[in-house]
Amino acid sequence: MSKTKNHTTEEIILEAAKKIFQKKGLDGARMQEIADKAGINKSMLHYYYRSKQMLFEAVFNNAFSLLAPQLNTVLNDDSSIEDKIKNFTKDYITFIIKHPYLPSFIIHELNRNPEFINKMKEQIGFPNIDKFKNQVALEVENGTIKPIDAQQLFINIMALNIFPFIASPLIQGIIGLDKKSFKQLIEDRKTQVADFIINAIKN
Amino acid sequence: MSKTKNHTTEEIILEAAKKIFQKKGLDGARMQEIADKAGINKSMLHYYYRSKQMLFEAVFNNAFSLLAPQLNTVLNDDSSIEDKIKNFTKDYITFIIKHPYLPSFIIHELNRNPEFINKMKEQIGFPNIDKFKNQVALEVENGTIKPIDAQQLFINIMALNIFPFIASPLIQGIIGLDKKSFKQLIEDRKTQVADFIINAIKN
DNA sequence: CGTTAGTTTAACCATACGGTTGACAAATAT
DNA sequence: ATATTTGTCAACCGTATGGTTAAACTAACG
Repeated sequence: MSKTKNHTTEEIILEAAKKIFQKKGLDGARMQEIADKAGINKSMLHYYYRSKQMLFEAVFNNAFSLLAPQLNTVLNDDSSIEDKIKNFTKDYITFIIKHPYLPSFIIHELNRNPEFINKMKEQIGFPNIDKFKNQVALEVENGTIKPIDAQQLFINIMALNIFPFIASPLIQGIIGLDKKSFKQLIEDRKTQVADFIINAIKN
Repeated sequence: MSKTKNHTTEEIILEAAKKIFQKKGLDGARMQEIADKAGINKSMLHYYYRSKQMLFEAVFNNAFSLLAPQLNTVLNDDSSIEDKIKNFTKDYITFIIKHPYLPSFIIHELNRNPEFINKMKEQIGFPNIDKFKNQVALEVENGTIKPIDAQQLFINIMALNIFPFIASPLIQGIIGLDKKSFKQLIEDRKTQVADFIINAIKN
């Protein structure tokens, strides 16, 4: 926060905290563990971030600001609904493969602390559904897609894309797949999910 | 486990533990808090369940044995795919309204402890996808539904039904709904989700 | 080369937490 | 009636945990 290069330590801490918090959650994470992962003394965590809660919030904001733009491609982009669905599905899955703990982290912590979302709303870039609502209404009117509520459609798009990552242990257990086959299944979804949604709504 | 009426205390503890664990997770829950909610001394928890871990596992098994039969209606029922989807969607949403913390609880703890699923697999009634696979293959062959992989279809059904409950704070934040409107939105899904899926796969 | 401001560490501290113990009451068996 | 087992509690224990402190180190600058 102060001068020139706050790189190094402060960022190393954030990076280590990200890994630990996203894997173990606020409650499961230990300050000592974060310090160890960062290869520094525990006092440094407090020196740069004051408290566990504040360090956590830094991580959470950081994570949310990665996720939000992804959702905004569905909500605010200028392409047609069909293109949006195709692009989002492909991009989001690619994105999440790089950040596997991110969605379950955000969703779990939001469940434990629902008022968090209010703080997020203030920030610029927070996903807003208004434009998408208009677009759906328009495309329903001119007959490109079947009548559907924009909110429900948005939930469905999120659900089909995000859920498999959040529930992967459960899914792998039930379907009986090893890591590799599951990875392939997810890879297939890059196109399958889009087709599924488009079949569901196209006229 | 021992004699006749192990009601009262042992069950009171389980009930209290359920509430606390499902709301706060294994890491976030405190033994004292569970004891307080049960209105008894903390020693009783250890007297009946030995350790926090074991009490937690009792709660987890209990929760999972509620969820499993729900999933089995999709997998093992004798009705057509279309009927299964309609029934599951309606029943599952009704079910979850009664147990709102259940899906996020199971999914979060399974993420923190993926090997848990292996213990679950041993238990009778653990969901198995084999029958469903055959059924989908058959209905694809005779042309009732479009070609689709049974695994992907199963994931999609779960995703569309379960996700809205897991991610409800996020969804409510983005869509900008109060509790009441969100409840209505969920109510609408009892039929909308089934229609959506059937549109997507029906020939 | 001494001063100063920022950075890092080891040693501490207070408390919270899971778990144990021993005394005692209530129920059950003899 | 009395011994024995089972259930319940208050007090206690050892350790883990988030957080603090004071001293040492480093680098910039006069």
